[in-house]
Amino acid sequence: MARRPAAGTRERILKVAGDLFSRNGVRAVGVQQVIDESGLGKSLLYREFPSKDDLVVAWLHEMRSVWWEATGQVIARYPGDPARQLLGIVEMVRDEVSARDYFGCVYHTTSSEFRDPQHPGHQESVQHAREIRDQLRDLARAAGADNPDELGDAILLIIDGIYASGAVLGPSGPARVGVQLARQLIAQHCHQEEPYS
Amino acid sequence: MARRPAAGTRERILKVAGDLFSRNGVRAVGVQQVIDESGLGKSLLYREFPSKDDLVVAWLHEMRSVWWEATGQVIARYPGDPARQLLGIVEMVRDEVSARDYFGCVYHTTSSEFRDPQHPGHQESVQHAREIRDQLRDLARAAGADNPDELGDAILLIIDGIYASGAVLGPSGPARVGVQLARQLIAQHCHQEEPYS
DNA sequence: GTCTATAGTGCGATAGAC
DNA sequence: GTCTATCGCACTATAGAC
Repeated sequence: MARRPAAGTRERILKVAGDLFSRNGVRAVGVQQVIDESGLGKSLLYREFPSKDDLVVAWLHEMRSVWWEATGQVIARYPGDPARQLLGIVEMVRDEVSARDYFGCVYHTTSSEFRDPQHPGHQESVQHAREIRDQLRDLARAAGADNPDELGDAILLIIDGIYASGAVLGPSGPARVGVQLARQLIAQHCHQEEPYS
Repeated sequence: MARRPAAGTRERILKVAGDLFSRNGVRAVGVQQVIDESGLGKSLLYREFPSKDDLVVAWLHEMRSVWWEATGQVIARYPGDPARQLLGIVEMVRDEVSARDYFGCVYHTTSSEFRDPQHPGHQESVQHAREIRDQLRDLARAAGADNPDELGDAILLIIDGIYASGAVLGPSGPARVGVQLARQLIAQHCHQEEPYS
């Protein structure tokens, strides 16, 4: 009888590759390294992911769903309060950047590593950014902001700033003022007398 | 007697390499490509820059002096008005990101391409970021801000956001709200009744 | 395992200033 | 012609994709 494919092979590869990509950047990681650390054979990896690009795209796609999962939890924490949800997302980003295993926003770094707009890794990154932009604008609208597009974009600007600054100077750099900035902005745009503390 | 060394060789190499690095990222550019596009020989390049890392560091160093040059000009445009100088720097960044040849902040992208804190390209990037942070905090202090460190950091957060967001979604993305955000913040921290228009 | 690419080395050929 | 800066190419070693 033939041996059955082990379950979870794909997930295992993706986890190992994702950790390496996140930590070191995509171009700095060789396929051989993924093979070594996953303890699997080369043929198995190439059966699951025909090329390194496929591996990159699968990883980015997974990170994208992690974003929606995480922001979904934040949103659920403040039901019916989109202004607070908006702030909660910024707090979540601050916490990400403060974590020991933060090495830079995956979408910023990957789109900068692959600048060709046709590259699937680049497209995936831009698509993710567009979706987040819409998400924040929608929340700002739901929060009754005077100008929801302005507020949503300002929040995304702050988020991008926290990610970028945090990658270079760490969480105690300029990234630390992001949440306070967002709080003020939200209060101002949504006419809240007492901003969340 | 003998042939004279051609003048400006080093500058020529640096210009070609810098353009390629800026546009495509460092890891995506091979030394051979620099040689081809500069029209020089390999031996000459390796005489001026013993390794690719040396080339990268020289380029980053040059970009660093470009920052001080450019911000110096902005500051000179508003003598005795540090609050306006601060805003002018943000406007300058917005203009950089809006230029056709903007491909991402050199310090964000290079430090993410070389994450090893010991790597000279990484160190150069972090050093540059620290210096800018001090520069902005100093300006905020000179502008009489209530809390100059907070204001300086907030401005740097916005700058980093403009750079990062601009690289992914272009100047018409969230980057476009950066200047307005900075204007409000400066006015608020410096008790200006009428912010600069 | 195979094929390609890349960093870096070394040397003979050539081009140009005197 | 002499002398040298520089080119162009061949070469090694290593790493990477597949």
